[in-house]
Amino acid sequence: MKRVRLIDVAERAGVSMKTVSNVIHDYPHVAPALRARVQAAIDELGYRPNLTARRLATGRTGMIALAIPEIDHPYFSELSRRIAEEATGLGYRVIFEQTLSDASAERAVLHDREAGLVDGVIFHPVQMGTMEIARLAPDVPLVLLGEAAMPVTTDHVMIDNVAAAADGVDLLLTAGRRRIAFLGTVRDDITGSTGQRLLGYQDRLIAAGIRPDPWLILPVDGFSIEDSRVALLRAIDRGVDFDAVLCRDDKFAIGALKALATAGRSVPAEVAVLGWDDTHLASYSSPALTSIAPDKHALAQTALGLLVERIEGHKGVGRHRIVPHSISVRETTPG
Amino acid sequence: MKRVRLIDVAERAGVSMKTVSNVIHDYPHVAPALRARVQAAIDELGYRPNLTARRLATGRTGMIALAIPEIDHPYFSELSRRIAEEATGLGYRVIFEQTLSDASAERAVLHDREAGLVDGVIFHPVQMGTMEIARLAPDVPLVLLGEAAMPVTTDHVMIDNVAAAADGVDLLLTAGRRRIAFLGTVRDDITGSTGQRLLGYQDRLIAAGIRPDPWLILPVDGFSIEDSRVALLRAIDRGVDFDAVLCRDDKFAIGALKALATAGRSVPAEVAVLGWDDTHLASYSSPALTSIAPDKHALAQTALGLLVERIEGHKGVGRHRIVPHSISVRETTPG
DNA sequence: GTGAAAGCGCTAACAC
DNA sequence: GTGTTAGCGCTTTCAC
Repeated sequence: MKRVRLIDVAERAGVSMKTVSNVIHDYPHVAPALRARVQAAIDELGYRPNLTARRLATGRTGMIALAIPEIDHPYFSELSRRIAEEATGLGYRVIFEQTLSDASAERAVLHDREAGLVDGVIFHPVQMGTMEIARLAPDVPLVLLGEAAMPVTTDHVMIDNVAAAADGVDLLLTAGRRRIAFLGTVRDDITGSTGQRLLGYQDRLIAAGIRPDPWLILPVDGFSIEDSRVALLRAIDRGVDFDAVLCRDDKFAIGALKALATAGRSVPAEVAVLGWDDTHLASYSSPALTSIAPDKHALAQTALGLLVERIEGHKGVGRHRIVPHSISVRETTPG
Repeated sequence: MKRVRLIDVAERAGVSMKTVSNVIHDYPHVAPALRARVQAAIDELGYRPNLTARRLATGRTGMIALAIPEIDHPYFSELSRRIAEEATGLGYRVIFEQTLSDASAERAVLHDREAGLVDGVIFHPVQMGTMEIARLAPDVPLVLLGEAAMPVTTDHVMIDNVAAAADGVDLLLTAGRRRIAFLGTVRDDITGSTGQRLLGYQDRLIAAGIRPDPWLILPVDGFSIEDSRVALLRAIDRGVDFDAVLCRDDKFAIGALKALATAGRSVPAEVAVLGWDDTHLASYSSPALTSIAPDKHALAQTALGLLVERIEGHKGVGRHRIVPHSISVRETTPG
């Protein structure tokens, strides 16, 4: 059974393609009787416009690509949801590109993968840096997320990681904690967001008159919960003395919670724990995690807003937007 | 700056479009010198084929739609990742359609949303039932996931929920538990997977000579962790006596864990807890959750396999596939 | 207000 | 081996 085409409807209704097209697009100046006749033909034939053909003709695909490291990472899945909802509201659909933090997959995103397929792309790079992205700048509108790369030429949205980390430290300081550990320097990841967070952490400590203790900066050998659990356990075994731990993300915080439970340290009485990203994990854990919360909604909205402006023809240098953050206080920090 | 087209490359290289096309598609019979010349032109001009145009010409979009209730639900995000990876391996890209369990959004999936846009769709319905889907059967290849609907006419993949629930009960029985509660009958959701799971639960109990106690079937007023926490707490307050709880999904199990912690019941010593879906939540919780594990990889692979067969022209009645399940034993069930 | 026809950029017969 | 050309299905001037 062949798909029914616009012309089939036109023949059935005894009109031209243009008229059918007018009806489909609710073009106002169509005689009511004609409109009804055409609509009847559409219904009888079960006609559905071929979106691919429409695209070729209009040059607008109505799709955007969202390229993120992993769909099933809580932060990215939550952000994706926001972006998908926002995109739907703006009349776009989103196609997912999972890079798995692989350099060549990331390059492919900017290279040929999306040619003529999408109107624009929102990309959260991990491997690719500022320089490389600037060089490969694609022919299609692009908005960058995250801290890994921020070429001046490209639109970019993020939270102020330095300030957010400082706010986290503040919260802990206010609660009377003085020996605040930072859990989460993964080797080779200092350039990205972790570096920014570490910076904010150190700044605020110094501002409070506390000299950052290098022993309190705890490296982790990977990105998993288990890695973070082991890292904190090892620190405890080494006798590192701390009364709070600011974690690079919620996963690390969950690992920290596990380690503290094993070590018999009570949370938050003996040790306060602060997560980052405010993912579902934070509310699901027990005790529920206090977490630094990027405004994901604002992130999605801002990114899409910039992208749509580009799609609609905005030219000019990259715009760099900072969206708000807050702290979702739950049970792992003292009341 | 206008996009460069195939014909631009052809002119630059002084050949016909066909030759350029041959080079792009690695058609073997092209004189090496010519090939080099064309390739040079492609590189110089930075030519990228317009995928939309290619689609119109070939009739193949190379995309599939994945329609699920929520991208950021752990089960669906993990399944999505598997499906996205599998699809990539097969040369398809995936576009996401989030239904939010909304009936009209679900109908739209089968209706006009995907016309000519994708080669096929994988759809996990929640609201739409067997009859309605059978009636709206779309013009595009379709594979259904989940238990909400399974029209004979449509391909369908799921796990054997009845058997999986029975296996879960078995595990608990073997551990010596006799008063096993079932947490998770949400009102109006009896028709879906919860109903199947409840069935398997009751069957196995009866087979073991235990009469299912209606008091042990605990209703929950929603789908959130908080709902499940409250539900279990309420049961405890009512004095319901149980030594194990089989939960409808991991989220409910997390809620149960919170309730048990509040009530001071130790897990698994006093109460064993069994989750369902084996999502990341299960390994992230403390204690780590034992969970019934659908083989998500097999689910993704099977669904995509069936879909691709349909796309490639397979006709005939719906095929209904059961994929394996297992139980990931962690800390919430006795050793 | 409605119709005819020229594209959109690429593919694939079919010639040469 | 390489070039010509007729579509793919829709949109959109531009006449009528």
